[in-house]
Amino acid sequence: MKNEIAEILKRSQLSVTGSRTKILELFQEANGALAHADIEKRTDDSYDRVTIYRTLQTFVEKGIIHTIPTADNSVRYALCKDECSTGHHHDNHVHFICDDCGTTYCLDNITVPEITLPKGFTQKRADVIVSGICKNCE
Amino acid sequence: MKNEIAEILKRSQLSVTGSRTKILELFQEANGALAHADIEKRTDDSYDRVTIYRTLQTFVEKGIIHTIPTADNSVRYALCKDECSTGHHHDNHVHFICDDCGTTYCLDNITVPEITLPKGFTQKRADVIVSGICKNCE
DNA sequence: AATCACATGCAACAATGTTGCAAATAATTT
DNA sequence: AAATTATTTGCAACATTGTTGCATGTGATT
Ligand SMILES: [Mn+2]
Ligand SMILES: [Mn+2]
Ligand SMILES: [Zn+2]
Ligand SMILES: [Zn+2]
Repeated sequence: MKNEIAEILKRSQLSVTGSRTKILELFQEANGALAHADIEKRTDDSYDRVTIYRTLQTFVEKGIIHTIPTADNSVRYALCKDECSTGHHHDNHVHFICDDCGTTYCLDNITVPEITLPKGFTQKRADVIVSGICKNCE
Repeated sequence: MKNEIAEILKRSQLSVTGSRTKILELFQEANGALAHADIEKRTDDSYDRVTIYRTLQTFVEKGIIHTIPTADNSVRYALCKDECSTGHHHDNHVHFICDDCGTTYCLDNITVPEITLPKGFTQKRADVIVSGICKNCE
């Protein structure tokens, strides 16, 4: 919904612009995570590379999307489901990356387990990335 | 030990060369993981950028080092402790990255927990990356 | 010592990401 | 509704990171 997207942007004190609306739309209709390159393709080069970089950065800062580390170190992004806000992310769910089709899933129902760290170490964030074959590729 | 390093290389059916020996040495004396840039610095530009890339690739393939995904998506490498071999890694331990000093630790004693995946998903690999403050920076 | 297989360095390129700045657009005020 | 202000965008230029082909050099094998 167009209005819903505008709401999200306003809530984060961002002005409602064409590129931001379009990119948020893409995330909402995507079933998995998106990389910078995916967005470039799906926007048909309507927006400058730099604008996409800056939009993604802004969205991460504002808690609208979160980054997903990957084994091959390519940056991916997905919508935050919980109530994330500026500087405070709460996306403590497991991520799954399919070795076959490359789709990155947010397994929102599977929370990352507690890890007991050695003495002297303090945890701030924890990421769990599982890779293998997804339900569509088996 | 120089001889030990030569042994590792021969066991992996790699010829013993200057760059490989030096880079393996660096990993052995490093307490944490190393990025490509770290190696470039510590070799004082004695070897070509490309050689370092190819050496790291080869070491990963042969099961001498393993990659570590990071939240900021910069590639890091660390020595494999277990008996990893060509195409078969068994480094199922947790990794810790210090937000302050940037050191990446292999927490060899902490194994990654079992994750129960949704129906249809098959696990091949799992990475756990914890970040926060390390024992030296607290 | 000669041969062979492999590793290296160089050059050239591709991909990815960053920065400064002027022009364009959105939000706010009058 | 028009003017003002604040923010966003596109462009150019640059930096960093990673890849490939090929000639040369070095290590391993005979
Ligand atoms: Mn997610
Ligand atoms: Mn490790
Ligand atoms: Zn798949
Ligand atoms: Zn530290």
